[in-house]
Amino acid sequence: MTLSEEDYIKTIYHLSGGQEASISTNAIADQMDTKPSSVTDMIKKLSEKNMVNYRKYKGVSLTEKGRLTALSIVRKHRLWEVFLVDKLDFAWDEVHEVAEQLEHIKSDKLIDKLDTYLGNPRVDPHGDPIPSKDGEFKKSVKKLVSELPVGSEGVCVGVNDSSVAFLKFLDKNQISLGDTLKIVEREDFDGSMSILINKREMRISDQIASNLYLEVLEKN
Amino acid sequence: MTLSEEDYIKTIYHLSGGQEASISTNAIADQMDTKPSSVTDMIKKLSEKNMVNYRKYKGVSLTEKGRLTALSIVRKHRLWEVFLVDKLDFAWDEVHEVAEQLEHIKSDKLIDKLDTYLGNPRVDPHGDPIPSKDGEFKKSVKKLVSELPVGSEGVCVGVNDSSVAFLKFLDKNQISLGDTLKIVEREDFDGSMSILINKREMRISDQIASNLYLEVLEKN
DNA sequence: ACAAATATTTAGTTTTGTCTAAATTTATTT
DNA sequence: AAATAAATTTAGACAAAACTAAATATTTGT
Ligand SMILES: [Mn+2]
Ligand SMILES: [Mn+2]
Ligand SMILES: [Mn+2]
Ligand SMILES: [Mn+2]
Repeated sequence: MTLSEEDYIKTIYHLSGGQEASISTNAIADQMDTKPSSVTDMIKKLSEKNMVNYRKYKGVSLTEKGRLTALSIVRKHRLWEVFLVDKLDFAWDEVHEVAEQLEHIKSDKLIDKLDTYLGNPRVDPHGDPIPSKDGEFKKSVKKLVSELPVGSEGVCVGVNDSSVAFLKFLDKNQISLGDTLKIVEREDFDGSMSILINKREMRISDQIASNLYLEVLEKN
Repeated sequence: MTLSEEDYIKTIYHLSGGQEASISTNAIADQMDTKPSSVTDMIKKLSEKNMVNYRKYKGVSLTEKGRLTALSIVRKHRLWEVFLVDKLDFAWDEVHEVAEQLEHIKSDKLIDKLDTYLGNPRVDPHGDPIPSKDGEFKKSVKKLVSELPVGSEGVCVGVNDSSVAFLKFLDKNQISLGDTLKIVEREDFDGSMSILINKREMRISDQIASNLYLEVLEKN
């Protein structure tokens, strides 16, 4: 697989959203900032290689082979993102570009060793799941902290209330997007809860909990 | 710079051996496993970009711009090699291929952070010097341990006597190629010396010292 | 000094991945 | 059910990086 082929496969995977959806030529072209005619050319090549199912004018979908290829690239991308944030101290929102390059490095041994070195992480710095070597992974969903049961663990990925007051509160309490949050206990009376944020324990009100989004793995 | 241009620049740099030498088309073609005609094509392009000085039939040499470009690639290559050995636990002789890929990743921030993370190493796992960000570095030389003054530090890179007996001795005493060795003290009487091998102290005879090669940085 | 050998460049193709413009198919309106 | 609009494919071209075969320059041996 060439670098360019890998990028197409990955784009088709992401546009499919986990489903076996049929993706249009124009959707791929838009996403990749290229022309529809270039997409058609590449699709034909990928079809030859049995990476996609293609019917003229009807769009493409990944074959099982294509899906596994996509997952291996996603796995590499997300492991490198973990490396950049955990080991090299990059901020969570500046790792994507570099990971786009690193994901194309070819060496199974490298990825195995990187995975081990990082402690076999299940999610990347954005809370997205990291597929296993054989292409298995749990989907992740974005939910308000207030909607999740005790014991849930995930990554802070957004806010509902983007008022200055709320953002200042988060800042003062050292809660940043990209932080890992675990729900330790909830008080039924007022909905307040005790949480672990980056391994530090603190207590938050229901009002906070219902304005903070967490990316968590779905349980099977 | 494309990946291919970078590989040519790097090859010309290595063939020049630090000198301002004129490198022949065929030498580059041999080294890169390509055809002389392909080399000529690429040389013309690099000459357009002021990376090399080129006179038809007379060979090429790097310009200052080309030399700095080469050094930045060499820096990346060697830093990644340190990462692979020190952090990911690769053996010193299995890192080159992967580093050949990693050296082309484009991100100044990445290399700065990697350098810091690795503790600003001066040499790679093969004892070769790592150029600084602005292209400065000490040359390294390969010498027998017995030829070096007390205080010298370097990487074990080869043996003079490759008899089974000597290799077995090294193995039994846990001395491997790639290990870091420092000369602590020498006994004038018999030439025996006390050394630090991977931070472990031991004593070796002159016979051992005169059969083990060390790669050390030249002092300025 | 000159012929033979070797090195290097030129000319013409090929493959990959992209593009524009034109043709064709599919979807949407009236 | 046309007519029109939008999406998609085809045809032809181009740039990058490689190749083969042929032409030209340089070096070497006598
Ligand atoms: Mn990313
Ligand atoms: Mn991510
Ligand atoms: Mn190397
Ligand atoms: Mn090296």
